[in-house]
Amino acid sequence: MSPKKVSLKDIALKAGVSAALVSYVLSGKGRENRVKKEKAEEIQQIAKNLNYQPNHLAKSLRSGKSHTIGLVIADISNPFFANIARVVENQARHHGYTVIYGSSDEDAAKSKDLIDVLLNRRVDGFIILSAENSEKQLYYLTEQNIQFVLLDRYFPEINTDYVSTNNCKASFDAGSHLVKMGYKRIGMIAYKSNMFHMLERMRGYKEALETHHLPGNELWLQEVVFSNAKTEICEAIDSMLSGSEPVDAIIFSTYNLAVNGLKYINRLGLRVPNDIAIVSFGQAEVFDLYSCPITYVMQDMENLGKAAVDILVKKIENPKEAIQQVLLDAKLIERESSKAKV
Amino acid sequence: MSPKKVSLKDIALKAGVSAALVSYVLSGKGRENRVKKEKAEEIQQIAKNLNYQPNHLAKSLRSGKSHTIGLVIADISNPFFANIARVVENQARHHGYTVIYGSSDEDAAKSKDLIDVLLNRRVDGFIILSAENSEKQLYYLTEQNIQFVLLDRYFPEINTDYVSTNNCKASFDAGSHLVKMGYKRIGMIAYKSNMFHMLERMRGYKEALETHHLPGNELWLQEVVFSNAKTEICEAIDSMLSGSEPVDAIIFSTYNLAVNGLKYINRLGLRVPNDIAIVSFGQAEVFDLYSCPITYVMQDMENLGKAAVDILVKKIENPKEAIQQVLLDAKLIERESSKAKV
DNA sequence: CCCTTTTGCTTAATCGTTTAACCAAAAATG
DNA sequence: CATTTTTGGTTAAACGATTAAGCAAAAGGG
Repeated sequence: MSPKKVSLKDIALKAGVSAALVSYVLSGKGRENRVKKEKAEEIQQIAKNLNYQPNHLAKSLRSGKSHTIGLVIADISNPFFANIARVVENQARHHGYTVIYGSSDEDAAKSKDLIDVLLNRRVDGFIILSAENSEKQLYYLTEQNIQFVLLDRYFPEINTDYVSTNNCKASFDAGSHLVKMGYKRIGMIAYKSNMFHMLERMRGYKEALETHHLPGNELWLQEVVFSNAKTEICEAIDSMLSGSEPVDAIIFSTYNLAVNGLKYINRLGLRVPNDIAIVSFGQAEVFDLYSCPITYVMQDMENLGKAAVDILVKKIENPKEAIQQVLLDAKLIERESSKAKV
Repeated sequence: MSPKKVSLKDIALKAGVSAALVSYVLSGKGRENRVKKEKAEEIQQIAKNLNYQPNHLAKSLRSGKSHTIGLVIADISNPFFANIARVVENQARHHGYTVIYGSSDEDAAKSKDLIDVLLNRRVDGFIILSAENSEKQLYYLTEQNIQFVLLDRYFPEINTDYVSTNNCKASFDAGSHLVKMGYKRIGMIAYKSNMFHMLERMRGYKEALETHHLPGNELWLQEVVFSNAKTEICEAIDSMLSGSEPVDAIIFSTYNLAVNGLKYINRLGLRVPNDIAIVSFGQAEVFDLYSCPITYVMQDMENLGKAAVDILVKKIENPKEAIQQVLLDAKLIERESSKAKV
């Protein structure tokens, strides 16, 4: 039914030459293979007329390189990740690579399946935004000598390429900013997780308090379970506000926590920043909807994505390339939600 | 360097049989090809031991089917589209298909490039969220006998498969709802576009006014240019509020318009819904951040994505399948921002 | 016992490219 | 003029899987 794609052979037939010659010409190797100029031009003309499109599958099969990158994303419905996906796809295209993606939905098992599928498709390498407890898959990839670059989330104990935000510093900056603005009882809501980026955010927060000689309080650092976040956030906020030392500022350590946390704060009728100051990790635009513009940690998505692709492509093209571990600084965008305490 | 993937031949060698036999066994065609049971089991065992992974490229080249879907998305950084992408990828995987995506960034030229790249990769078909003025590409695909399904946005003059929201009805419902709630001067902000989904949203709005015998006003329907939306939205809102008949309600016809519009409304110090009621197309969760929960048109992303994949896969597997044009109803989620006028 | 059928496999072509190796004819060299 | 070099190509194998066709040996039938 379909009109049969034109192949090298079709062009060869029409030009009265062998398929090999056509291949040489069209891959720009006419010169070094001593193809006559006129013949080369004729072949190129025919190729154009027939609208020849090389079959990438055949190319890949022959060359062992698919020029395809597998992108494993923890949760593409999270706008931060969606943006990363956009940047990655764009940058990959610049390098002549195509991206196959899949969402692991923060589930290690799903992530493994996904990686297997993509491996069968012979992707040349992976960019992985790891789900929790997915280290094993990385060891597997390493064993198999398959290139990958971790993006955003990484495991310090695995010595591999990664590109991430300096989360500790970002968190430290967020905390310090609040201190500078006069807040003294600063809390943080994080996910209960052993993922390094999350631990780093907590560490930065604690260090900020210590550095500025602020006494801590156990209740101020709340960890909620991902799968049950919506309800646990409310409880977390409740307990931060209870007791003799209620917080006067909260740092949300992810976009989702912020969205749900702010919803609850709305419901409680608290005013930001008068009743409580807010700083959040996450995505910018959305926070503009809040009655009071939210101070947030802006990650450099553009460069995170680009760096990951660049490193991966380099590694694919030369597997002996040295390991690169890149930490980009985030930028704190200061706005109304954390303005100087009165 | 890499440890050379195991192929059928490797298994054949180890089992002392021909590659063909291994192929028969592993593709479950042992029975009908009269392979001895013991031999079959032995081969399967060896395959497992060697951790054999079939080379999808070779399979595809041979069969002419890549089991890959090209997903062309107008703008993946828009959370609505990102979610669609998630659903599509998931559903495709269920059918044994993989998704290659690319963002066209609402640019017809980029979209064409993207389609070409994906065609070279021999995708079996496309799911396309069209950019404006990209009809030509669709004609091209039709000519080439390549299957595609339009998702979310479609062109009524092109007779092809599509899955979309009944935008006219959704818009009509939004308008009617505002009327019922006592609003009389209802405006809409839309993109200046000849995309059908946008025209439909405007049509639904107008019909709602007519049906309820409300006099219209030219100033109430504002169209802004996509590339210059941020500033034009402000002007649009200004002119809706100016004059002798300022609007008392606004329908935003997309997520982006709403985000930017609400920002401006905040800046103007207007209270929702007392000064102005709001209904928006777009994504749910985000609107919860607004001081007053926003009434919104909820599109059935899950079923939109699933239906598109199902139709496409069916078409790929049987190109003679009849054309399917699916319009799903949206649901109006009524909340504070449009509560009964006092 | 000879012929047919069944069993259990192998051979070889194919998908579309790439590329090393080869070859005949023309041109250059001594 | 005989030999070498250059020119302008062609052939064939390979990538890894599929599958129609073939083929020898064993089993069954009359």
